[in-house]
Amino acid sequence: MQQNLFVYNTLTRKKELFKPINAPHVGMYVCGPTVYSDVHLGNCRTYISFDLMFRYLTAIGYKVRYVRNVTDAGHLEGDAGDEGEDKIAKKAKLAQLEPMEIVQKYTVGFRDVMKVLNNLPPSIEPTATGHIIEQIEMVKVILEKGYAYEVDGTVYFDVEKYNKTKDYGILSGRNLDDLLNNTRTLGGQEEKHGKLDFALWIKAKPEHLMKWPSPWGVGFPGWHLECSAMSQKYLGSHFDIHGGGLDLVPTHHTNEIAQNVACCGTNPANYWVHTNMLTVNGQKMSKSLGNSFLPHELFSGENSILNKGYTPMTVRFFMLQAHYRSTLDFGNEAMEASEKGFKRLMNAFALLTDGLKASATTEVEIAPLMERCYAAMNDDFNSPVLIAELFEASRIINSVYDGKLKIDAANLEQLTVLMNTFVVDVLGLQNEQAANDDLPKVLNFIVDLRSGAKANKDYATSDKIRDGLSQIGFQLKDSKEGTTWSKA
RNA sequence: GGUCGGAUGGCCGAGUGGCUAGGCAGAGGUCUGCAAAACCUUUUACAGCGGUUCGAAUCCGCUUCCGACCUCCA
Repeated sequence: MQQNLFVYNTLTRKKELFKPINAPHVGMYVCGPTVYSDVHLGNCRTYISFDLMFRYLTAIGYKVRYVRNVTDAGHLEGDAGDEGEDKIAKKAKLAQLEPMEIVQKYTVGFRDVMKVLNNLPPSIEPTATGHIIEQIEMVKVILEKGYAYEVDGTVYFDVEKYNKTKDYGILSGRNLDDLLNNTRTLGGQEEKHGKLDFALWIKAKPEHLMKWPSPWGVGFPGWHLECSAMSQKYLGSHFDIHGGGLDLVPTHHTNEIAQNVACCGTNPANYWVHTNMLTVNGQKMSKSLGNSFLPHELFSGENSILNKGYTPMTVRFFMLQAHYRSTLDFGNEAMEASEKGFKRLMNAFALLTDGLKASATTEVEIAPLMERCYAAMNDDFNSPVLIAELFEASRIINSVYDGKLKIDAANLEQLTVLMNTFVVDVLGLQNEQAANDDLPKVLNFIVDLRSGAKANKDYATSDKIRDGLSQIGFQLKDSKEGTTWSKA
């Protein structure tokens, strides 16, 4: 925990030294998915980015409570007025299913994808439907403090009143006049006092499936409310990090801050962290644009955009090769480059794990490399620079393995610590070898047969074995010490 | 239209006043029966035009192009 970590804060638009409110404890809240359809790859990028932060904070000694919600109610379809319809309820009607069936299906799907991408589970994963009471209580407080008003069973947040004493645009950097002048006029908003006002609680129509009783009648919570209520419940009214996708800044997080300030008098988080978008041909990947594709399509290659499938770890590595605040453009060429790079890194790691020979003397010092790895991550979680350093480590490992470089036991030990810390713990990368215990024995036997053929200069046979294994997906490497194999 | 952000070599992608980012691809070499892998060497760059500076990809201004948000979105 002796690291000086700098984090880019959207509030100040600067990198700031990270100082937890109550070290070594860190509270981190990340806006999770709305579970009304499959997560797409862009969503995955965001959660991989926050997983990286969670892992690094933990690796440098912090005790992190990582809260990531699942929004299973209240998320509006269409505009923010009462014309909107609950996304989950809408899908349920179409599919002739109970809303909670939809929620269950996509929650399970989301968790499965998170797991294959090797994202650690958050400490707490609260749901909106599980916190209706907390949300109603928050609406009551905001009403009491005078920042909200009720119209016919729906409660709205009064943005213009709030902005008289507070700064509504503190996060987005926009001032209220600009917002008022540039907001498009939408229908169905007659009952709102101001056009920026948003719903805290929404009156349910009779046919609405997901609804709860409240002091204002039967209804359901507004979209932004659950994050305010749940972050407060599990992290307190003032915690360290609040994160989400960059597209949440102007509306969701702006409203969230307003709700918390109105309710508790304080901006809930010291550091607001936002991840950038995944693009396809330069355009944001999104459900509404129709250019999104699903994780399993990427893994299997079953999408017209894709030349082939890529393993989950290749996808993770691809995303970590870009900084979280840059847009990342998806492409087949880039994916293939990452696939090969990832393999190179993991091959070196495997050589290290299998055991390298230590010498009495050393020609390399690992300590400076270790420092550079920490420095990269301390600079706002700069994983691409970290990965560049890990390729330097790989070069050292390969050279030692080839007998071209000497390393002593102390430095070898440090190199092992470095690779384990950064590849496994921080980046969350893991080998994807087929988990079949018999396979290595069979392969070793075949390799042995081939070595016999080679010794007899029966190259026709030895090449046939090598080419055959290559087609199945195993690569043979001949060297003076003998032949080794690896999964291609 | 308003607000904000971006433009880096064949591709992806770091960097931010002077020192090689890195990966993939390309070229040459070492090794090998031949390969592959690995190692060594190496080509291609900072959108355009001005300005500040001893020195700018990096700072400032303008131009062009692209994107995000303003409406549900990670």
